[in-house]
Amino acid sequence: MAGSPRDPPSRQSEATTAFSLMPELAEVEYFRRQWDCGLGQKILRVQLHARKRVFRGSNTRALGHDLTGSHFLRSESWGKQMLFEFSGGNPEIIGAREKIRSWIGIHLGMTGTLRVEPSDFCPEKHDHLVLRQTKRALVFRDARLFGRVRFHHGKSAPDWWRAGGPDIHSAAFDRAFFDGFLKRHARAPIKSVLLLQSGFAGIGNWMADEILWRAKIAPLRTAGSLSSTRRDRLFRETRFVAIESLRIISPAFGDPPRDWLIHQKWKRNGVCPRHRTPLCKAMIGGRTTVWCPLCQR
DNA sequence: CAACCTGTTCGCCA
DNA sequence: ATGGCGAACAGGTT
Repeated sequence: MAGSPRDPPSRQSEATTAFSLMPELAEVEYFRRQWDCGLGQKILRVQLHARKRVFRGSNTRALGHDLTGSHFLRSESWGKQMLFEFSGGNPEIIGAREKIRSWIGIHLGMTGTLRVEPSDFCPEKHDHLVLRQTKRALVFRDARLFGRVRFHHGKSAPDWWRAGGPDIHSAAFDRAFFDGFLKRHARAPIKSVLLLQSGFAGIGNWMADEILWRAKIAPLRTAGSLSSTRRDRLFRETRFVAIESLRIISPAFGDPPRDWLIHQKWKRNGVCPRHRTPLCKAMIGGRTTVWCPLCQR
């Protein structure tokens, strides 16, 4: 498991439990960068498992046709979404309109990964998309098929890109937006609201619990019940966890700091990192939620 | 071996 | 019309 070149680095908490990989904000950014070594290079061949669920709603024929012969130009991520841009591709299209581009959008779902393999790489069962270049293969793997690959061909980025809320680490994610979003979902548990990608782009299950623990807010409290003081804390800790995760995890899949809640979350008998109180566990918003009953109110 | 886990979408309901 | 919620999806892991 750990150490295989085709798996991302595995994390190991100080106990025996390795916690599973769930691509959230910083992990997505880490995976996006894995394909950077292929930037500027030509795509010689495209291999894909056209009937797999990850391609739902996408024209796989057009994807294969238009990416073949194109150059990988750039990529960006937004929340848990990634966008990869390629030059027009097939010669006849380039000749017609040189500004036409091809784009693929990738969402990693729960088990998706992006990685690079040598040029003699042979795709396995779960390697649903492989972009072959002269010196390497860019690979998308997803065992559970909750991920998604979208395709777009045109002069500008597709409509489905940037359809959601602002980046948490951007100026657009301000108190006015934050307060408005909480007000709009006033009757839902705050844990559920933190998982809504239209307001908290990139926040997933572990980040949401980490944020609530730091802000000392119980996950079942409704968004509308939070005082201005509590919203201050929540806003600040949301930004802190997002920015710190990006700083620590994205470059090399680093471990979050030892005193973060996530290290306790997957243990059978996890305790609050502040005062070692046993943590509570429950299903909130359809997700396993862990919190400290002492400091989170 | 069957239940479990998980992010997003979809349909239903208030 | 809008938002909250549970089911469905898939398959490796327990």
